[in-house]
Parts: sequence; C-alpha cells; structure tokens
Amino acid sequence: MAARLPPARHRRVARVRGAGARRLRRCGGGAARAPSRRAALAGAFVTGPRLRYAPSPTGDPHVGNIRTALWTWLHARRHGGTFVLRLEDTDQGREIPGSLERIEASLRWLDLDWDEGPRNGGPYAPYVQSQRLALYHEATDRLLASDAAYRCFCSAADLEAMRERQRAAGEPPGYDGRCASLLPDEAAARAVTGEPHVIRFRMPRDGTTTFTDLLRGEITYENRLLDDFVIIKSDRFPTYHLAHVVDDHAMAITHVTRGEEWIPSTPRHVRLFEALGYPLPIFVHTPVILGPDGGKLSKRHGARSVLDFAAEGYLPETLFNFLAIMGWSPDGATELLTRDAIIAAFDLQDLAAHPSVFDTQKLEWMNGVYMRALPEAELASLLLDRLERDLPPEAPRPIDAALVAGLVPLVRERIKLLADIAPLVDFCFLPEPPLPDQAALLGKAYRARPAAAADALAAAVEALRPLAAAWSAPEIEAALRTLATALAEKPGDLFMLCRLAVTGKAVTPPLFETMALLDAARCLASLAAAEALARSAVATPCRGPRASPGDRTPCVCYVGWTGGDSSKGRTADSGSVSRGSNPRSPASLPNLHGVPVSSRMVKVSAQLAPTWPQSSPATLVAPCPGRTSAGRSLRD
RNA sequence: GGCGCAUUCGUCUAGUGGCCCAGGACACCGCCCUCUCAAGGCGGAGAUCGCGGGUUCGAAUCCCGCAUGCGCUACCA
Repeated sequence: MAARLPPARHRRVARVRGAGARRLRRCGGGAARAPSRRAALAGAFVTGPRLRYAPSPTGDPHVGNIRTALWTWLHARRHGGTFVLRLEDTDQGREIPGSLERIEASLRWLDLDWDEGPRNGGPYAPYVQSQRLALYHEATDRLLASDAAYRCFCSAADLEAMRERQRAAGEPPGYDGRCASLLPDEAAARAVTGEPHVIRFRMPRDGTTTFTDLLRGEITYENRLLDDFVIIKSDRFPTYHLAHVVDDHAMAITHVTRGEEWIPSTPRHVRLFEALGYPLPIFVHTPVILGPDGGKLSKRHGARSVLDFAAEGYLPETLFNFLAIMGWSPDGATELLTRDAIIAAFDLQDLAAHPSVFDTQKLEWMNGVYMRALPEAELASLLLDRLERDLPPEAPRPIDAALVAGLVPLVRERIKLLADIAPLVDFCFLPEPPLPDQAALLGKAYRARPAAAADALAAAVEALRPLAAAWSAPEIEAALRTLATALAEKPGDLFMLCRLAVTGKAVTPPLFETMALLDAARCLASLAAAEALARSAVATPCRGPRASPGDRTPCVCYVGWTGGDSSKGRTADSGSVSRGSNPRSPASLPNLHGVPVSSRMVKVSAQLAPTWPQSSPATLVAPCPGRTSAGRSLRD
C-alpha cells in the first residue's frame, strides 16, 4: 500500500533531463492509455517537483479551478516534474456521479496529461481518497496517542447552540474546546460503545502560526483565533484538512497549489504537518477568476466550465493560451504563445496574486486568431463536424464535405467560434434556397423602386445564365459589374440585391466566391425567385380608400407617421410599415382604411410601443391614395 | 463582527527606487482597403499607478494608516 512506500523526496537519484525527460513527459494522461512509463519509473530515479491537481467530484471543473490545474501542470512540465491527479471525495454527500469522467475529459480536452491518477495508477496508489481511509485513521491514531487530537462528542445541536451563544455575546465563533479536557481513556471507552463522535485537532492556544505563500510571502495568524477543528467526521471519513495533509505528504507532493480561499485554513494544515512530523510543502494560493461585473464567475456570465467552452466552439489551444496568461505574463508583451513556449517560460513564482476578470471578448479574439492559424484541412474537418450537429434537420446529411472545404477560405476570417459557422453558411446546405422577406430584399436602395430591383434581378439571371458552363467567381463578378454599369446601378446596390437573393442574408461570405461554390442553376433559380418577390411589390395595386370602416379588402398600403420623436435616431416617418411584410406591424393595420384616423392611430401606436417613437401620438398623414407603389409612404 | 488576501487604462497585464508625465493586448473611436460582414494596415483616445501620510536627492515600486473588493469564520471542499 502507498503508505509503505518511502517518500520520493528521500530518495537519492539522478535528475532526468533532455530527450529522455521529454519522452517521459508524453506518457500517461488519458484513462484509456496504459499507465505511464514515467509513473512506472518514478520510484527509480525521478526527483523533479511533484504537483497535484486534487479536485473533488462535485461536477464539472470551472475555469478558475482548471486554470489552477493548468498552471500546476505547466510547472510540473517546465521543471521536469510529475503531475498527479487525485480525487478528493471525502464528502460523500456532495459527490456527483460521473464527475471523475468529466474532470478527466476537461483535462484531456486541454491536453493536460497526468502521470499518476485514479485510473492509470502510480507508485502512490490509490489516488482516490475514499480508498485511503486506513491512512487517515493511522495518522489520527498517532495524533490521538500524542494527545495532539481528541474525541469530541458534541452533537450538531450542541454546536449550533454554542455558536448562537457566541454570536449573541459578540465572541468570535469557533469550537470552545469543551471536549478537549475529556480523559482520553474515558473518551476511548465511550467511542468503543459506538457513541457518535468526531476527532478534533488540538490547536495551540496562544502564539502565532506563520507560513510562506509563494506568491504573497509570509502570512501570520494568531493561534487564539483558530479553534480545534475536526479532522475525522462522525462517519469516520477525514475532513479535507487531514486528508490533504496526509496525502500530500504520502504522495511526496512538493508544491500545494489551490485556490486562495484556502489561505485562512493553511495555519491549521501547517500545525497538522508539524504534529505528524511532516516537512512543509511549498504553498501556492492562486487568485480567483471574477465575472465581468466583478463578482464571482457564474452561469449568468455564460460558460464557466471548460466543457462549456468546448461546446461553444472554442479551440482547446485558445483556452490553454488564454487561461495561462490570465494572471501570468512571460514578458509583458507577448500574449500569443505556443504550448511549448508557455512551458518553457512558465514558473509558479511569477503568477499574479490578484484576481482577474474573465474577459470573454478577448477570449473570442484569441479564438479567432487560433482559428485563422489552423491548417485549412483541419479547420474544414472541425467545421464539418460542427455543421453536422448545428444545421437544421432539413439540411440533407451527410453534409457536403467538399462544399465545406470550399467555404473554409471564405469563412475563416469571419468566425470567432466554431459555433458561428452554421448561421453564416446555412443557406448553402438548405434544400430550398431561402428568400428574405420583401422589405429586406428591397432594402434601402430599392425600397422606393421595386420595379428597378425586379428588372435588375431579371437582368442578372440573363447575364449569368451563359456562365453556367464556366461558373467561377471572376466570371460572375465580371458579369455583374458589367451589368451594374449597363443598368447605371451602383455596383454595391446590385451586389447586395443579389446577395440577398442568393443567400437570404445581408451578411455573408464574399458573394462571387460563394455563388461559385454553389450550383449555378440553384443561384439562377434564387435570383428568379427574388425577382418575382420584388415584382410583387410593384404589381399589387392598392384599391384606394375604403368605402367604409367594414371594408377589409386586402391591399398593400404604406402608411407614414408623423409626430413621433427621433430620440432613438429614427425619424417618425422613416419607418414605413407595409402590411404583411413587416413583422412589427400590428394585425389591425389592414383595417386602418376608412377608420377615423386619429383615434385609430393612438391605438396602433400603443401596439407598436416597443419599436415605435412614442413621445407624441402619431397621426396618419393622409388616407391611402388610390394607387401607391411599394415603399412610398403616404405623405409622398 | 473578527481574521486574512488583494488594489496600474473599461478589461487582461508590464513594471521589484531614476530608462515611466507608465509599455503591450482586448474592447472603443477615426482613416485606409472593400460586393456585405469580417480579417488586415495605419492612427487616436484611454491610468493624477485606490486614498492619505511618511522614507528618499528621487516612489507605481519601500513603510504606516485608511478605503474598497473578495475570501474564511461547517462533522463542505
């Protein structure tokens, strides 16, 4: 058993360096892999620092936690040391099944391999605290024997009452030591009868306890403020305090890395190490990661576990780099570094001691950088996987890999997350080319002249049809530029019209290249469909003013508004509303005709409240004219 | 309440007594490029180094006090 192995630091051995060390470094890690060679060899000649990541199985590790793991791993790798994974499952009640798997998955995603751990074993196995109970009991027996610890029979109710009294009296809360003076033999006898009890560590009453934190220097606590804390719970499991001290010593851990919330209990650990006759490890308390509001990072702030980031489409390389430099800097200027560069420059000693706010925008930027740096084929395969998952079911599977490959150069500088890909290029994969709604299709440029848009679209079809045999981006571009000139349209306007027609969106990858990737017939069909849509805006006549309030003959009629404000940068009459084409237009709009305008308008205005100028009641400027072309407001 | 830790542009950071009237990055703004959006290039704005004392010829850097934030104050970790 692990307890019988002598601590590694007592062995006299040669340092492992160079290629040998590097080779060893690559071993271990995944649970699926065989136990690492490094672990097998550890007993023989490894002396580098030994560090551990010791999470408790209470769910997915969050970024703060995993960043400490990352730093710990980096230090081990930088100094040719050993990285150990240990599961701290001493609180049975809080255990969440499957946590070990999630923890391992998180580490593996970041490619943080561990030399010793629960599944791959190692010279100090087992690496699960619930399997090491005998060790803690053994240590406790020693403590009991030397009177450094004692049994406490106080019930939870007793303790609560005690705390209540202390609160009321304004005293510092803490165990008052009422069982401290029980005779050990009597206490032992009571324990034998099965009387429930815990075991407490006897802290010195006066004096101070000082320890050194690698990042902050000496920290001193007054002993009288520290109470006799529990080391063995009534279920015979150890508390964190005892388990950590026993295990970190038994596993020959040289650097204890953990969150800064542990600073206040470190004097207890120090006293425990001493009482057990163990040398002190180096304590490194890492700062916390804050949310954008300066508070603790939480679900409200978006992803907080690394696995969440993976799901959102961040690259592991990005998180690795980002987490490494949040709170650590190699030189104050370099922020983009390879794994190897980070390993080469890293040292726990250089960590910041202050908390940092998680800057998602910077993370996104960095992910974009890594994404653009990825070899095309690699990005293509990542995007293909992503599309398989994210594209709506209508998109036929399997997703066209060749098409994805063709899209990569067009999209790589337009996405920051893998998850950005589907909304950007979904139109390429849908069986039916999507059409925008009429207002979007016409846009600002053609709103007032849908006929021109329809004509342009028709001309585009004709101009492109002959190219179908030699369908390429330069050809398409040349044809459309020529067309724009011929029609005396601004090229940008024409291109946007085509973009909307072909993709259904105003924001897309470059038009000509995208069209070239798509089937020519499909593009022509889209353009033709768009032409019809534009034409319908021209063709539908308005039947004029309604004869009576009850007349609900359908028509396309644009209404203009005045009297609103422009506080939101929008003049009151700039937002023409067409029935059926503007999702914000209220259902009652078709009924406007012939209805007393002023009262009706107030009602409509109220219904549009969230999106419409509200400071003053709007009024309909004029009744619907006998005939109005789309896009023209009534005041025209 | 007590104890502890932290405190440089909005954010991440460089800085360990003179090279700093504070450097880099993200974000922001402007210009260029441009078929949209990006990406890219160039430029700009942005920090009295939390505040107040002190030490020193000289302080972001050392000391003291205060303030603020966070943490701990469990038979949780």
